[in-house]
Amino acid sequence: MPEKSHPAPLRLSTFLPFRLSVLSNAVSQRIAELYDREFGLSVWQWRVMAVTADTPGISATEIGQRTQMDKVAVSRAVAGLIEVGYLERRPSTDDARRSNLVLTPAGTRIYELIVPLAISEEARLVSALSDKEQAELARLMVKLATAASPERDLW
Amino acid sequence: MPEKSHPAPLRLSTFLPFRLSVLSNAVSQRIAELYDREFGLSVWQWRVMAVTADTPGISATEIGQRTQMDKVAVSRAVAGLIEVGYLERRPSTDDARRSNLVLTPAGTRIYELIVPLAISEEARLVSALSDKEQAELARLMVKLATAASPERDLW
DNA sequence: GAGAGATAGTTTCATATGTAACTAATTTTG
DNA sequence: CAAAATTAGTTACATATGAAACTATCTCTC
Repeated sequence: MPEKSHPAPLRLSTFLPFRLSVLSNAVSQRIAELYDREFGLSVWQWRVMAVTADTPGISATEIGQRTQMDKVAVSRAVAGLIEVGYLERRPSTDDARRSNLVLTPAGTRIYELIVPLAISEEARLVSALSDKEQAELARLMVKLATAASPERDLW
Repeated sequence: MPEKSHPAPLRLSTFLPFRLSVLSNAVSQRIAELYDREFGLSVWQWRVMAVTADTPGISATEIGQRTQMDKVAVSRAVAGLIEVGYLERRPSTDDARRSNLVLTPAGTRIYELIVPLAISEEARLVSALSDKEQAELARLMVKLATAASPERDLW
């Protein structure tokens, strides 16, 4: 008689997508405590501030490309940051549809408070790995990212 | 005169929490297409099915522990799966508060359709890495997970 | 064995998020 | 250069999510 079929077993705890998701959440949570609990910022607001600090005068669309956020998420994060006075919208002279976004002095202050905390928390995390391991992890992540999203560069 | 302070720069694209998040999303998306687009399941429903297939008669609380979902998310995923007829609730004889959850025959069929697809998609992804690299990645992820969540085992 | 807590799971409510539709400005095309 | 198609960004709506309150059951303590 035919045997009962034996599908390949799938153990969630060793399944890469699951492990990546759980790890990513655990890591993000650590960092989120710094900007969320202390300064009331969402992940998206934090990301918007980071790229705006890096590239003052950036447009919303460009923020979306650099942070992997869609335009609605960018729009909302920007609106929230303007509301609390951390971001300023300057109309672009050459294209009336877009604005040039910059951090306000208040936004810059907050940002400069968060950055060293975020960096040191990241350092604490990766200090579990040797320098060589850190480099290897980065390399493997790039390979995976390319396999997962061949159509576009993720970073 | 004092120089303008130079905070450590933070480039989002090299910041581990950001990179992990983007990578995790890209990977999850690939797999999600299999169960979401084809079968209308959410990530949580898929996770609940996976652990229930692995451990028939499991309780909602235990599902939460194994999948890192909170009890509300488990409750909702279970309710949805019961609604579409993939999961069955059996009252526990020794504790009237909990139920023993099992996949229905229909649920098992769907699950057994998804598993090989998920596994082969995962295989396709990690095939970008050599066996040695895969093992190394797993090792590094465990180290990071421990650093990020020392209080509890993530997997 | 009668509270006082603890636990399993659900419901409620407020907020977050994604999709699609929309407005306004710009670029392209014939 | 006028109409058509694109692009930047916002708004509206429907659904998803998280926190807290809630119900029912169980366990512990005296």
